[in-house]
Amino acid sequence: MKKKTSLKEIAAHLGVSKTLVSMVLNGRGKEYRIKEDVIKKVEKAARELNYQPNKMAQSLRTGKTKTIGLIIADIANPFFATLGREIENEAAKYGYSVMFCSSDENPKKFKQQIEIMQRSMVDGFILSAPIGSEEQIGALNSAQVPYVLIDRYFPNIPSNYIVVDNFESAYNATKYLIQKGRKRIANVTLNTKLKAMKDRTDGYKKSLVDLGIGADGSLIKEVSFSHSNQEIFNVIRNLTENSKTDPVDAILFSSSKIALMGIQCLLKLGIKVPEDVAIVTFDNPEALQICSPTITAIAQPLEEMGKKSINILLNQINNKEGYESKCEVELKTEFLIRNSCG
Amino acid sequence: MKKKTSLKEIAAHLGVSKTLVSMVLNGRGKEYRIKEDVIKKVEKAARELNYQPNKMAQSLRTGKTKTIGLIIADIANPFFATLGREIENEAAKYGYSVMFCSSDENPKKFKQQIEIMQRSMVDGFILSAPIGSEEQIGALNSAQVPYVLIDRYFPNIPSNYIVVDNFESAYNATKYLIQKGRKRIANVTLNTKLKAMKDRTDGYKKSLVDLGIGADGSLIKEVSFSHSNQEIFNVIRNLTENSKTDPVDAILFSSSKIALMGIQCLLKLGIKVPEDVAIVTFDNPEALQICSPTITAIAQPLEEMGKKSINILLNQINNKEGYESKCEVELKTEFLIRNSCG
DNA sequence: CTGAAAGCGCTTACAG
DNA sequence: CTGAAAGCGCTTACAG
Repeated sequence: MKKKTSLKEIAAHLGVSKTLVSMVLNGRGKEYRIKEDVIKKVEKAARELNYQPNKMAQSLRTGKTKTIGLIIADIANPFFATLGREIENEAAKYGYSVMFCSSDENPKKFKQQIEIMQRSMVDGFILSAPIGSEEQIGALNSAQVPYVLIDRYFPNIPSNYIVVDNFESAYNATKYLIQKGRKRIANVTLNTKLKAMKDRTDGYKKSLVDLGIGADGSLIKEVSFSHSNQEIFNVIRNLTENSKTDPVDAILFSSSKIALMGIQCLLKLGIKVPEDVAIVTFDNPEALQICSPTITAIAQPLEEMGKKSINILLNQINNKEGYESKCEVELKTEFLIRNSCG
Repeated sequence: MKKKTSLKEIAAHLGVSKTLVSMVLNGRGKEYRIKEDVIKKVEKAARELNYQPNKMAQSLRTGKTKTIGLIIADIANPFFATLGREIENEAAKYGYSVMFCSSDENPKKFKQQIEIMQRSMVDGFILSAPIGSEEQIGALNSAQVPYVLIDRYFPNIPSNYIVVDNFESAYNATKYLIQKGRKRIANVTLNTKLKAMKDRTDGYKKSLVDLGIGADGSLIKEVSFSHSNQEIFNVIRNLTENSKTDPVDAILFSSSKIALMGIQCLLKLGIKVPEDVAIVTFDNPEALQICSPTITAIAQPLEEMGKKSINILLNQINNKEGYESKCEVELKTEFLIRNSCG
């Protein structure tokens, strides 16, 4: 790579000091009452030499990198990819760039990624923190590193966070299924202690109880995070084979990644949606609109989540809020009724 | 944010020089024949003080950031998201982090993003370059910045690039449709001069001619990059309404984003796949496997593309290859036969 | 075997 | 109105 032109070079070129050049190129020429023609001269030279300030040097000096670190479970997952895009857009508005890492819900990897990004001196983090990373998040607190949690949080650790009303959303979705006349409603979820997932299942259970149907533990199925097609297939078959004697007539999926695989399984098994089984899922990837039938979904407000997370983070970075007061944001989801529930 | 411990601090703490600490923490203690017990002592202190080297300072000194810049059209697009994940994984193996930007195929935005990343001193780029960015890519050449193009390239600009055999893939897909007995085969593509897209349409045309059906320009439909649902709907309706007199019995989509919307339109219009219209599309998002019928697809080798791009880029960065010899890689796609062609 | 010093490219008090 | 100097936190010749 060729060397880039530096402040020193353009100063030498013009016969003025680096100080002066730095001041005018930072737009503070007026403030320092540099002569108008000198300002012009410097700006012209910078343009001609295609001067690009070296951010490493700036950061080292100022302590700010204008970079934020985004760690999510998997950037290939449409939920996180779309959220990532919203975060990128909002960050760009304020001149921030974003580095990303996929932690695969692995707390060891997550910890390493935080450390790498800290060495890179990111100004703050947006984190989708996996189970097992509690200690790491606590460490961020003690070090007073600006961060905001997204999609999930730890009730025991004071944090800025942005989540959706998982309990309510699941509650209402289940209620909707019941009102559609469904009685044997299953919940397929991840075998994780993530509060978000637990809340969804709790909302589902509460709804069944409140509406007089009663929760049946055998209808709650957990699959592992790195679920295989086979694992999901077994779960779906199990639920629907039972159904010969005791029909499962609806499934609430707690994650669209599982739902997408589940729908494939239903197809393979020749089970009809919504005639045999009604379906509702969390998340709203595009795929849900092209199945037949289209799938009713609980959509998260990704744009709002992206914007809010950046705004809260930048407030922290710029220290407008103290480190004591935490922003705890719970957003509403949108229930998109399509054709999978009759 | 609290201040982190620096080399100086741990040197002072131990009563040795920064030089020494730097050497042992870079694992070069032996090389400099530092006494074993001193090495131990330094390492212990670093651990206890949770020392994290400041990358800004390292980079400023060494001129390397161990960061690469990834600019693609849109990280929310599953094709790029999955590719991004592969790139992230491969980069991590070599200790590189990745910054990403979505250019939306906008050359102005693309240029700005390159400049921002250059200021951040990324060691190199992986770029999905939009039409109109030729000059920018040329500038990278003259500045001898390491980069590799991905998904598309400019025939007139010598570059490292990784693409797939778009012409062949479209040729064979079209041939497949013809062999399935289809005669009126449409191609829905993007209205862009991107070589990748042109090649796909050219392969489609050549196939029709070679197999004696002949290409019919009126069956090639272009939609804008920022296509609306309405625009695609009109295109699909147009193709299928014509079909009453002169039936379109197959569609080759040049991009899965369009295909996904197109499939929704076919559904709305009550057109049966594959009875009325057979479908093949480029790209292979998960969604294609959950429609009924499942959609036959031309899958790109994303993992290989990710790995190769990093490997070529790192070779450039480490100067193993001169800047003169370019790596021009064309990978094969995989034709995944599913149920959308009868 | 270890340390003092220079320098990467900036910004920012401080001085005049 | 402008400049000389210090310093951000490292690494790396150089010296002994």
